[in-house]
Amino acid sequence: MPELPEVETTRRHLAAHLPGARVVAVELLDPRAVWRPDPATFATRLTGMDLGDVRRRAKYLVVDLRDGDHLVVHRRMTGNLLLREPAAPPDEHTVAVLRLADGRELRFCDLRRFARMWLATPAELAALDRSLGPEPLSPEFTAERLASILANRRRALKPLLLDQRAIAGLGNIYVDEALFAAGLRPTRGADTLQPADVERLHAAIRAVLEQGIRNEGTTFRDYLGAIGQPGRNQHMMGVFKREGKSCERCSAVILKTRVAGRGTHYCPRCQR
DNA sequence: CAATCAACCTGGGTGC
DNA sequence: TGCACCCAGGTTGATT
Repeated sequence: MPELPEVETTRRHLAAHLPGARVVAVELLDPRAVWRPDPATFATRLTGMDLGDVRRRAKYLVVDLRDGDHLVVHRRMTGNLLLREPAAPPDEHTVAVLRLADGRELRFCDLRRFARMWLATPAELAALDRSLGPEPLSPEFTAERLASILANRRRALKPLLLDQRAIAGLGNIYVDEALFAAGLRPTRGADTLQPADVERLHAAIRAVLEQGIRNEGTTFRDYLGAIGQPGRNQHMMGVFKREGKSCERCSAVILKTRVAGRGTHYCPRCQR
């Protein structure tokens, strides 16, 4: 689920309501939700901790801690972070709970149990940052930068755009949508794009991500924002999950294939 | 360097 | 109804 727009939607809510809160208890209903250190140490170190700014890098959510370290969360496929008021009814698939001093709870819920949270030192966070490509909504992500990422790569566009080392934050939904918006076939070799193609792809990547944020994310099944709200972006899809339906732009039938092991949707007429 | 696949998990949908 | 099977928004590591 959570690609850049979904993590950013959650971040914005948490950034407005979490800083200054103090953790008074950590409940690990499923200890697999903690990557490192070990679950018991994780709980001990977070208990009594004051929470600071909430930031995002790619699909990672980062909560700064008073002691200078960071709580990092990656939600993988179905993870959600819910900030609940005191005495709120239970949430399904809760794997961990941070109980806050004012009675609120930050709940980590995850149907498939792939999601992880962990503690990171500033050096570890810096290493994570270095392992990731540019933020597609940052000023440094220019069309020229995208051109250099695509240059001399014989890889198909789809797996390249999904590669977090190349560009960070895109996932299966937004890659399919960006390629549709740019009129480019997912199997097109990255090094075959003309300058005008690169310009269109650059604009399309930013546009689909910004639209996703505006609509508070895409919810097909499991994604929920920090107060449990589903997104609205699923109604804006050009191709994703629209196989068999007609293209809004040219009326051709949308196809679904498999590219790089991922379900891939595209319009055979307007994507070349 | 690139492509493929298995693994990690649970649950929903489909076809028999 | 039951059951086998396929699929799913992500990432990592082994293999070819």
